[in-house]
Amino acid sequence: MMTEQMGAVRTPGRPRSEKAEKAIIDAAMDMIAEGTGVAELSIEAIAARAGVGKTTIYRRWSNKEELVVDALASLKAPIPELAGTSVRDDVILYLSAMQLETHHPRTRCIMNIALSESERFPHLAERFREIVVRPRREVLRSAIQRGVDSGELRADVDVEVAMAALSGAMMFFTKWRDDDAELPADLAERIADLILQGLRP
Amino acid sequence: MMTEQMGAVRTPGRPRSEKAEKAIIDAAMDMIAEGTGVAELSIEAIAARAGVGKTTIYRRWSNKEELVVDALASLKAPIPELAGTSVRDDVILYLSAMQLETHHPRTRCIMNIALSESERFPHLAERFREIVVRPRREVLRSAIQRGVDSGELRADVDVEVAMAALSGAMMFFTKWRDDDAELPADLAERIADLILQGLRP
DNA sequence: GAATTTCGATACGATTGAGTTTCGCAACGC
DNA sequence: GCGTTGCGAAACTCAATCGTATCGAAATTC
Repeated sequence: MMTEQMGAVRTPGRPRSEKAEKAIIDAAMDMIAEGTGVAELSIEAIAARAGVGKTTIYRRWSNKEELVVDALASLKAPIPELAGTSVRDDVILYLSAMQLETHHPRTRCIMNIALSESERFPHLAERFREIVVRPRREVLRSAIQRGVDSGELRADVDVEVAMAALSGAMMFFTKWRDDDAELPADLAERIADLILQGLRP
Repeated sequence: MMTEQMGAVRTPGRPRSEKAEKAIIDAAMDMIAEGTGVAELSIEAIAARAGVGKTTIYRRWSNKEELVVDALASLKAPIPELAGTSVRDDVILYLSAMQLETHHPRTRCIMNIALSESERFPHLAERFREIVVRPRREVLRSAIQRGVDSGELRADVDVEVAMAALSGAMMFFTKWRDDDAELPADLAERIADLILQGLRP
């Protein structure tokens, strides 16, 4: 979006600073990661934190939402590679990665935004789903599908519901708990075993 | 909190208007239900909408968070009574009620707040969990426990994880979908059947 | 009826942030 | 070197909202 077209005509004048752009996006992401909601996020604060002038921001984005959308696009959270040796191993790896991510402040807080502010900032939520949710979901879906194909799971398994149960259970524990108790160390295994139990032939 | 002590001395002067108090709380809840976040919620807007003066608000609550906490306390969402005839029936009834609630704007938006702004407004989230989450959770837990006791479910069922899988799966569908597709009409049944399958003896 | 308190309304100063403009300097093509 | 564009910094106007104060009217106790 902000990247220069390769074959474009070189415009005269000083080129835009890549560094400034990166600093702006980083500052915005950091503030979100610290718990600042999109609504409280002020351009002035972002500029101050990034060490740039407000002009430099307004020259690139016409409003806050566009900036945050671009910031989201810079999120390149690693997606776990699932080995495919067994459905159980894959699912456990997937759930563990999911659990780990909730400790990462950026991912966690941005997940909050996607969850809660999706009605107020629909573009933003859509972008987040596209970048973060969908690819992960595909990884999990294909792991389950492999199990169905290999006969490790029953052929009539309701894949969509199984995915929801697995991911939802982990989300429930990491985001919806009413106490601050430590999560059990083998949480991923327990979730996987409980749900997969019903899916085997 | 705001209610008069029964045996208290009658103070002289004009008594506080119950109607105004209700109007204020209603206005706040409505705005939240419309998608206004706690941060954007302004006392002035609440006063205007409730048709009261700002003084009337400040006389009762010293800040926004206290107001919203009290507003939450007024949430008396009905908790489904589970008949106890079978675990499957109970779980389906519970999940259906959960699904229904996400269509209710108040419940849905307040759930958003509890989910997302819990780090910024911890009191508020705690209150929400106390009023909404915990009672429901107990209802579901006892339904599952009944199943374990009656032998309908295995004795070694991991009740906490089972609850998370059931609630989490429904939450996943109602709040985390990446498309606007209609939810299947028999969603509650499908979730219940998939998960309970693994829990039977 | 007098004292007291709340009511809604309005005005007030202070603060915050948006978005624009101006400034002097830096970086680039020609 | 010259024109052009981007840079950070600062000043500016404009609007929203905060929390407080003040007003006359209304409601209630004594």
